[in-house]
Amino acid sequence: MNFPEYKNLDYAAVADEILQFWKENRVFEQSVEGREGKPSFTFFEGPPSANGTPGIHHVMARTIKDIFCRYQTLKGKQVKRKGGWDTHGLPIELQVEKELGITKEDIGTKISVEEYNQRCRETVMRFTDQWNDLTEKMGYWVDLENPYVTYHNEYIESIWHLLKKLHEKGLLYKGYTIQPYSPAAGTGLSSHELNMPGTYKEVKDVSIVAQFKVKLTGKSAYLFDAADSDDIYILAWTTTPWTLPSNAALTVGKNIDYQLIKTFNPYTHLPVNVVCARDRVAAYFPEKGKDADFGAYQAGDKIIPWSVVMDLKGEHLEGIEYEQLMPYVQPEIKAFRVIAGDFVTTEDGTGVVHTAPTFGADDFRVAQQNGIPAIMVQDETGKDVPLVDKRGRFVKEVTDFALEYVKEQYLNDEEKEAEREKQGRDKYLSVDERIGILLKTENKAFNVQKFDHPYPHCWRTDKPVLYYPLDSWFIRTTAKKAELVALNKTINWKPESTGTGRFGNWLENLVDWNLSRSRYWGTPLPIWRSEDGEEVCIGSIAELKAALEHAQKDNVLNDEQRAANESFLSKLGTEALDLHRPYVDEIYFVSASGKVMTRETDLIDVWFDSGAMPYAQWHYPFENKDIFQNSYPADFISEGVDQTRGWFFTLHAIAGMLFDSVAFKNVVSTGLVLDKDGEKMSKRKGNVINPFDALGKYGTDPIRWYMITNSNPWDNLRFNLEAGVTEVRNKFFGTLTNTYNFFALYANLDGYELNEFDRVPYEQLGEMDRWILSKLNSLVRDVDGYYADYEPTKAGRAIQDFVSDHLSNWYVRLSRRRFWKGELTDDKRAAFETLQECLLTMAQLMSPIAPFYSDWLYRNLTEGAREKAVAGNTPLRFTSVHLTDFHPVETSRIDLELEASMELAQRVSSLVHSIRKVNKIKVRQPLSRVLVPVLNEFTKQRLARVEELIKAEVNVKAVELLDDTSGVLNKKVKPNFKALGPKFGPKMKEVAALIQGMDTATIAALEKASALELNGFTVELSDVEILTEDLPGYLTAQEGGLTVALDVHISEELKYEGIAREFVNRIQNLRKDSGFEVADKIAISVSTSEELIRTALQANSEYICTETQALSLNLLDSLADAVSVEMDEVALDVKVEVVA
RNA sequence: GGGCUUGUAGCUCAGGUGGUUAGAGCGCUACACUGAUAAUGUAGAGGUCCGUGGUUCGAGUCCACGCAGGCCCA
Repeated sequence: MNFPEYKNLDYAAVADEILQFWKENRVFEQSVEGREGKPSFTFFEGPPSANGTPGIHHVMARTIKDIFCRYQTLKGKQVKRKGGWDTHGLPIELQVEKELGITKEDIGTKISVEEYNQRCRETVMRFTDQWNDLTEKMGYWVDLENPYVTYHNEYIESIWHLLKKLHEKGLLYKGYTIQPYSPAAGTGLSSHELNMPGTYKEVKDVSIVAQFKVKLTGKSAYLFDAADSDDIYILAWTTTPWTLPSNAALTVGKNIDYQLIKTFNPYTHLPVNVVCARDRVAAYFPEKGKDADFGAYQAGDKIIPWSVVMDLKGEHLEGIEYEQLMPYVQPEIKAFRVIAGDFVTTEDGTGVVHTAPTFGADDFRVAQQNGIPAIMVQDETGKDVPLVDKRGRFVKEVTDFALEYVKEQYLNDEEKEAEREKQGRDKYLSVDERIGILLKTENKAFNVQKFDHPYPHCWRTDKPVLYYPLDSWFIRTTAKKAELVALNKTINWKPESTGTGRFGNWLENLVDWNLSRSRYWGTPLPIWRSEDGEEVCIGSIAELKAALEHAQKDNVLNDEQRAANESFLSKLGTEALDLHRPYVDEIYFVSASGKVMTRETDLIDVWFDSGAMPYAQWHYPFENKDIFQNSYPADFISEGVDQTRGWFFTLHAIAGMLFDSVAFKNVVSTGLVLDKDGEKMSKRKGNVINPFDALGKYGTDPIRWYMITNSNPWDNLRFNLEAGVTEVRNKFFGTLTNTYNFFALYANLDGYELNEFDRVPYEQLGEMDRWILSKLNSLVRDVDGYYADYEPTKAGRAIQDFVSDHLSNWYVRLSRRRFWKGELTDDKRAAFETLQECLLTMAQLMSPIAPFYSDWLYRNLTEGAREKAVAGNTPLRFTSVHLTDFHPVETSRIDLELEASMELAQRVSSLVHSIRKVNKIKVRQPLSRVLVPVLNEFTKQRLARVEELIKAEVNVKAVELLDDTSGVLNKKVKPNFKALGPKFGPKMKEVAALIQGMDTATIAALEKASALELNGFTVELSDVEILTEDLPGYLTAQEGGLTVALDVHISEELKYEGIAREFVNRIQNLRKDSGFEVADKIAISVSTSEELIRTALQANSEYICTETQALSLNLLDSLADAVSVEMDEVALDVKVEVVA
């Protein structure tokens, strides 16, 4: 048997079998090695973290990656794909802490950093086995033998090299970020600590609406004009008045509506014009004062008149400059202007946010984006520090409040009493309160009142937390913003909106990359500093060694430091070397000026680890320089859309900053996998799908196919395992397997073998074969384009439409007879060859998506021809579809005319079936003719070409094409709105009515003249669509401009033939039920008294015998051992025997 | 609160540049076909194209404002 036949195919078993075959024959390795010397296609694997178990969404994500790597391999590229593991970071630390029952506080006390990191190292690769297992079972081809691992010394060394290069370019610097800070405890707080219960307490603070005086410039002149005044102010609200001396900008919302309001200051009673968000006016301006008499106002009146001078948008305020509110310290760079920010609301305050870059995270970010400096002073060592020191006191430059605590709670009772005396008051007044008083007297406060709100407190000291600038290391990404934006425009994003929108906006609003992490398990920052700020960045192990050796020579280090250095030196070049903490912390250098240098204790952001993988995976530049150069940048990467600001960004940033290049040319960002109700999968909800169970139950290929064809990769997938995968399995895989089985059954019966050198020439093929080959080549062209364009969903859908609609349901259904009738003639051989080519091409086209099944199909179809193919070095020599070359598109075989003809045949057939159905005339009953009106020569020729097919398909004796000359056609006309619209515009309805009212004569006139005057409108032939109406006297059906009329008169002869066909059907069923072989010859005996049937059978006995492979048909009066057979209300006695 | 994204039949999804009667598959109902049969055909039921305004002779499609879900960020 040339072609194995199957019943009840188990797709999971197919996957197992093919996986085994791949392993035994190193098919993956062959697919890479076999392309040696060919152009390379580079794929970067985003490393998963092996400290968690894989989920079904990983099957989705990795299927996408796999598809394009396999496709490019088919296209002749060499696709190396190195696997990798992400091994550093907080999730691992948290897991270790959970298992040990400790917190971060305990590190260094209950457990040493050394032990802690050892535990992390053990934990991190815990589920590697499960991951490797899934990788195999889901058919994902990636090199797991030599993966990169981010905690390895070589990997870290490459990262250090990159950091050194950034440092050399001045792009790595020490700055600060605004973080929660407890002056009382003298420590920063993590977001975790801030989220502890009881941290937020309701407190009463002084809130101030300050008046910022607008300067008269070109940008603000319109306000001065509108108010006809020099006193224009912007109102901004704060609940932390102590930050007002640090004010550097005012932030407004671009789209927020503001109003300029004329009124009097309630404290100084001076006339003022103030800007406030329209939605907040009611909060500060009582309705009673609206448009009151300004002239009558007396200082101290309860009701203060006010009126709206003008409305304006936030964007009209941008760029307006104002006078510094509390001018203690002036920045070197220009500040004090209005900027726009997306965090401004009108829920409280004035819709204008007082912005102090040193004391608010939003403030800091928006200031940086707008080039607004922070208000700082220099301390005694020359370092820039904010106006509040680390103990929570104003610096001396803030003269009015020098060295005072900014929060009352930081003073103890004695200090408070001392302050009270100094102030000379009965009661201590806080800094906030006195700032309020000061501003009131200076006409700088519009509203001062106590305000209740929740405020975070330090969990250790119970004192208020400040948002405060703390040291951090940064990569100066903002310096390269323009380059990064420009480079991004060269990247092909799928979908495009992720690149232009999500990623593009992120780049537009870029802030410097905060690299610092105060943790333990990660890549250490390779920077050493002396107390004087001398600093060195180490870029390799060799540099580290040189610096160590240099340090040992001097007499600067103490004995302990020297011993630590010695210990590290002894490990260099040995297995014991470890570039992690705590070992690198115990390295001491000596600076050029002879000072001790210690390492900055920070670790770097793990995202730098993964963003460095293009270089570090090859230990570049210390090894593999050539490999790196040949595989950079990547042609293709893919990860979840949630990685936009993660991996996608870090890859892009490092490449752009250090290599003036993109890191990847094409990127597919994938959506989430949700459950069937669109809910996120989570362990808590219990709707998580175990990937191993799913693959085992349904098989890898149906699952992959379902995931890809159901929705675009970038849309979220509602994963309906049961219904969805079952449908794919039955409809697509079932149909394809059936088609293969059909082929195998008859090919085996005829002993058909494919001879790659002796095929029936294309020129001799019939219409059906040429048609499916045309369709096939059109499909190959489309699918090739879809894969090349990273559109796997379109590719999969095109393939399955071809298989079910064209190949199975039309080509095979209509060609069945050719496969089982008679000897192995050229026509039959052509049928086998055509079908085999279609199936083979399917195997190849679908192989990127369904790698196991497609290989199974390919091997079934070609295994018998392998030996000859290997000897002759023909295309089928490959043992796996994944080693083959992509089917070239044979454009000369794409015959669009033929495709159009066939489509007409399908439509006509469908209409005839529909008429038969409505009138309850079985398809087995032959009819004399079908009439098809055709209004143009094209359609006529196209239909003529497929006349025979239509006749056979709908069982009629003739297809008659009726054109104008027949004189029986009634025409009607429909307006073509698309053509009429631009011509007549508003008159359209009128014209359309005229057209619909045209009578037959007018239509004829229009056809003749090709243009006509209708009530003054010139209507051309192309402005209308001419259709035919029903033919009187026939049963008709219409669809999309096509009309079909069926002659349902059944002559005696047709009646007999119909009966004969019914009879043939019954005999075939009998053969089947009796278990006869397909090739068995039979003898038929019939007994019936029904004259009609007797006549019908006699008249068609030859036909009956041919169809049923009967050698004889005997009509008897009575019959023993007969079976009773129902034929349309009549019963016959029938006996069927095998005779040969 | 901001950015991006999705919303079309019970379910999953198609619907270049606006064109008047919005489609497919699954599911449901009925009938048929079949020497491929867990398949297929025909017919039927099933729609506020998320909502409200606007532009237009004409809007599922374009614009504005909302609503709901999702992701990321604050």
